Amino acid sequence: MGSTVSHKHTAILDAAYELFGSGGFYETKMSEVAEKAGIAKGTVYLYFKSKEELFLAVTRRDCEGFLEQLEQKLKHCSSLQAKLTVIASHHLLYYYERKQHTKLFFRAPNNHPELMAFMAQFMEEYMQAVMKVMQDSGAREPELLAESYIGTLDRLKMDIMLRPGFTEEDARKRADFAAGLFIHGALGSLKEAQVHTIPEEEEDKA
Amino acid sequence: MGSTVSHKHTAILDAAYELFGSGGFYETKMSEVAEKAGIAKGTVYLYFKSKEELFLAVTRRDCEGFLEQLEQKLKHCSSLQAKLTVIASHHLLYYYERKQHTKLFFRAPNNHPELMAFMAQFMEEYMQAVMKVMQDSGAREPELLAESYIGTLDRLKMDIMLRPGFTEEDARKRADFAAGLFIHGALGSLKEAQVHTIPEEEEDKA
Amino acid sequence: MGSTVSHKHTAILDAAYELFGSGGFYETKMSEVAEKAGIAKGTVYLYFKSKEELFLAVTRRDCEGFLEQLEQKLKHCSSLQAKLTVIASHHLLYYYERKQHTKLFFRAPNNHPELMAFMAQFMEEYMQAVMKVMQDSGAREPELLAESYIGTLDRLKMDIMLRPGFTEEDARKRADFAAGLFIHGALGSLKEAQVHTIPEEEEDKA
Amino acid sequence: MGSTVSHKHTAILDAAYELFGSGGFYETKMSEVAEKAGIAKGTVYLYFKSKEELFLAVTRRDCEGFLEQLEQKLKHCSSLQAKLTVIASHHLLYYYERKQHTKLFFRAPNNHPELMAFMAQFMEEYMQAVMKVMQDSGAREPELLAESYIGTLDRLKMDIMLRPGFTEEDARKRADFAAGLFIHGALGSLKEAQVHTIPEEEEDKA
DNA sequence: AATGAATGAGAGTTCATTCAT
DNA sequence: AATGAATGAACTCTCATTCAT
Repeated sequence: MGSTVSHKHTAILDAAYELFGSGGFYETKMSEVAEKAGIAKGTVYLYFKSKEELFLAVTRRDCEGFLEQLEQKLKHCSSLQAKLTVIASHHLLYYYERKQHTKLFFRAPNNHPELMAFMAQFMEEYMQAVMKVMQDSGAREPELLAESYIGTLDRLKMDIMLRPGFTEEDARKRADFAAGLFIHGALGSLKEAQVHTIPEEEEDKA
Repeated sequence: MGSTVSHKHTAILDAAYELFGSGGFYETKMSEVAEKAGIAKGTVYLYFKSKEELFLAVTRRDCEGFLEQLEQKLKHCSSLQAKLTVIASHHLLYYYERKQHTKLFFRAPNNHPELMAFMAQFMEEYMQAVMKVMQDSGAREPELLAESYIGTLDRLKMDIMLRPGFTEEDARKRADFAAGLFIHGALGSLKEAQVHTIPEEEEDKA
Repeated sequence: MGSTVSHKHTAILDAAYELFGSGGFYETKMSEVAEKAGIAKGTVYLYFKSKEELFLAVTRRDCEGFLEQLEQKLKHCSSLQAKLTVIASHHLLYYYERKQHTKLFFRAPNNHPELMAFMAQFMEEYMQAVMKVMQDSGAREPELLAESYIGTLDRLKMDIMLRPGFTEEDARKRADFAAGLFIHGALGSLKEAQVHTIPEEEEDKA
Repeated sequence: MGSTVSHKHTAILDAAYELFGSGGFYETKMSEVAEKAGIAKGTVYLYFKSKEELFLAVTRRDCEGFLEQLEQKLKHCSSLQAKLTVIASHHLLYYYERKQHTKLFFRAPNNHPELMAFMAQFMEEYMQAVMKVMQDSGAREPELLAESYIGTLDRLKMDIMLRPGFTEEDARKRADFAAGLFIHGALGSLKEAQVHTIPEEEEDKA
């Protein structure tokens, strides 16, 4: 019976995950969740008190492993380069693995305090983890660096959702790219001279 | 009379801007928009055909000057550093100037084709503008660089909305930071050795 | 000025006639009436107190001449045949002449007492006029005869509205047909035997 | 359960029948239908997709048996007189039996294609059935005859709805009257001479 | 535990009518 | 007299939630 409960619980979360993920909170109806989960409408309420609660549970489950897994992976590497690559890979591949489920990202309701608190806390913890990596390397502005890096990863992640033919290889390539860019800057892919000189004065440019 | 019409039109857009911006599309009621604009419910519909139309108009006005202004500013600088700083300042200050209006970013409906098309096109054009800057400097991966930079700026922008005491100076500082980080990488604020060596083996660390 | 007022008054009635006539009471908007009359929305209310009043006025004008003209025409004929033909022609041609204006017949609101009273009275008077013709000819059931005749004419009238190619000649033909049918019965167009006998050699059927 | 569903379905149809019938489509509110049916507003929409659908369903149920029953009854009689009496009785008694439900006739919306198509088809089929009776008797103008007869019956039917004390006997009497009038014409109740001669000693009138 | 019929508050929208100009 | 921007009551319909079975 416990397994039955658990099974339904999971089925609802899975269904909600897919629907909230692709349609957002407001576009998703509880009746659709029930239908996709293969149960009756009323049954959803035996497992989740309200639509908001369900959304929160879905979000929780989605974020749940994210930070622990990240911490685990970070333990095994020591150089900044390695750590940043681990963060980038984790961020991108985590969503790559869920891309069948989550085509569009969540659009959450604004008026559910518990949910907003959870999201804020999740972001805070993620930020702290990335900041710590920066701090360990002696960075002067660890917070801004962490924000910047997460921003870059979030944007690169978008392609996973928007481009149909996106492969795991593409995700890995982006992860490496992000880490490289972050450490070495655009200089890595540019000739140094071009950064500071004015194009008009250049003569070696094609 | 023209100014009267214009006045109401603007009042509605302003009210909607604030409410959609802070509450999102679904949390905002047309009656609230009317109330905040100081007019009757029905009047809103004299100026905007539907809630979706209003949302689109708000979004349009918000995006309107952004790209043209950016192009203008980019004309006046030639080095990559200067261009990236211009982009970052523009991105951050544009939202800084609007921060009274937009507390949270838009949460748009998923099912309004015209709106989605507009948003997609806006993003595309912004991307193209940033990509061109990268290409002009001979970058090998202009698209990924552009995405990364925009991602960084978007994330840094969040603080404008979330932190009450955020100042224009903070915005400028972040803009410079973003450009510097992007060009020189985290190396600019780190000791080179820390990037590639493994902490365990280090001994010069304090 | 009187002529100006009169002109607008008429223009509104004409516009309302056409719109109420083709779209019905509820499907017609006051703004449409104003637009078709070439005036502003508010102006309609200078001439007619409400939508119901306007509808009543339109109906009144439409019915107005009907009965007087009928009485006039009836004066000039004495035989029942002539009178019935006059009634039928009048009924059908009256609507034929207005067919450009009235594609569909009125769908009036049910809750306007004055309108309902007017309609009832009009019908009553029309009935009385037709009944009198029947009585004058010594009919035993003048009321039922009058009702029947008017019913026949109303139905035949429908074709005027529904058939695009309906001509005045068709209207006249139907008028003659109706009068003939009413007086002589279907016998006029049937072989007498067929009325009471069974078409195919029957004779024992009740 | 099937009977419960059926019960609500019927209750809604009954309520709508009465309200649409007496008030027309536009005067009737869905909330009134719900209230009269003894259920909640939302429940109506579990059984009927929209107000138009409900109206169509009411109309359909009202027309449903009409034609089949008529065909059945027509099979059992062979003379024109018998057939016409059957048609008239059917027409009048059908509405007599429903008179508790339908005080006034329907006023349908003009813009619901499915409804208009249904009504047109119903009328067409009824016309065909009556025309066939005329044709079988060798009538030269079966269509006009059919129209005329139906028009007569429709008008006589009105009394059922308008007169409170109308009895089934009255309906039967009118049915016989209509059939008789249709076959024999007004001659049946008039002295032949009165048809063509002037009641009061006239002879010179055309 | 599971159902799904029933609920009803609340949303977007329309449009007859008013009234300041 | 004429305007048309503004109003707001009133409508249809949705959907999260409940509860008798």
